[in-house]
Amino acid sequence: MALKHSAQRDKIMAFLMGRKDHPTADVVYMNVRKEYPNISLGTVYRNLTLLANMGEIMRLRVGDGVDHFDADTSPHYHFVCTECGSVIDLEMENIDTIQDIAGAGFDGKIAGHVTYFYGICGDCSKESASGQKPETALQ
Amino acid sequence: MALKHSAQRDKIMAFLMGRKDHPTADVVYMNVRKEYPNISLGTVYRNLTLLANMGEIMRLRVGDGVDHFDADTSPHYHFVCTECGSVIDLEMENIDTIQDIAGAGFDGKIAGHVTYFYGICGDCSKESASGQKPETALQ
DNA sequence: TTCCTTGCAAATCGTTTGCATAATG
DNA sequence: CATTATGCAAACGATTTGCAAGGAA
Repeated sequence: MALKHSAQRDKIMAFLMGRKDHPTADVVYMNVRKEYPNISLGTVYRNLTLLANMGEIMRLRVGDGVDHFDADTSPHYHFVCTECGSVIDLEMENIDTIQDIAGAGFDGKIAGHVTYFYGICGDCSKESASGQKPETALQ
Repeated sequence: MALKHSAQRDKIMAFLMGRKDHPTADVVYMNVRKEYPNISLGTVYRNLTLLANMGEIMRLRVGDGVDHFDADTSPHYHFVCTECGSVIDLEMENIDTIQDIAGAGFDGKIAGHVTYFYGICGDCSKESASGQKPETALQ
C-alpha cells in the first residue's frame, strides 16, 4: 500500500509534464525508452494507471479506442480533431452550469461530467484548403 | 454497397428499440440469441457497426471500456452511474451553447461535442442509504 | 528484511476479420 | 445470378496480470 520511489515512474511523469499534447501509453513507452531502454510496456501501463488513480494525471478517453494521458489535472476541456486525431487543450470559460441543467428533474446526484469537442483543428483546416487528405483517426 | 434485408439485423434493431437502457454488444447477443439461437457474436457486432454508421443507432462510449448502443438517435444526453454502471437518458434543456463557448478563441472549427454526466443514480442513492454495497462499473 | 516495483511473457477482453456457405434481390 | 449477410473461428490491438527477480525504505 505504501508507495515506494521508482525511477521509471519519475521518468514517465516527467515526460508527461513536458508535453502539451496528450500521449498514449505507447508514445510514453517509446519516448521513455530512449532514456530508459529496459523499461517495459507493462511498467508504463502500471504507472500510468497508478498515477491516474492517485489523481496525479488524467486518463482521457476521446473515442479513438486508445487512452490518452494528461499531466495537467486542472479543470479544462479538450478538442479532438476528427481529421488528424490530435487532442488539443481548450481555453474556455467555465461551463459547470451544464451540471445544474442536467440535474434539474433528475432524481440521482450528478457529481461530474466529461465533455469532448470534435471538429477540424486549425492545421487541418489549412491543409484541406490546400487539397491534402490526411486520414481520420476516430473510429 | 446495396443493403440487403436480413432477419438478424431486424431482430437486433427491434431488441434495441425495445430497451430504454443502453445495452452492450454482448447483451444484445445474449438476448437476440433467445429468439435466434444460431446468431453469432460477429454478426451482432457487424450489424451494430453497420447501423451506427448508417445513423440508425448511436454508439455510446461512456468510459467503462465497453461500447453501449442506443436506438434513440434524437439528440439527448446520458448519465452514467459510477456505482452500478447503468446508463440513463437525461431530459434536459439544450446546451449547444457550450460549443460557442468552446469555439471562442479557438482557431479550429468545432462541429460537435460529446458529454456524459456522472454521479450516483436514484436507485443507488437509496441503496447506499440502506447500507448496501454494489460494485463500481467504471474503470 | 519487508514488500513495493520491475521486466518479461502470457493472458484477457472487446472487437474485427477471413473464409466458405447461406440468403436476398 | 450477382452480391450481401452469416456463422465460425482465428486474428487483433490495447491493456492487464502472474511470477520470479530487483530495488527502496
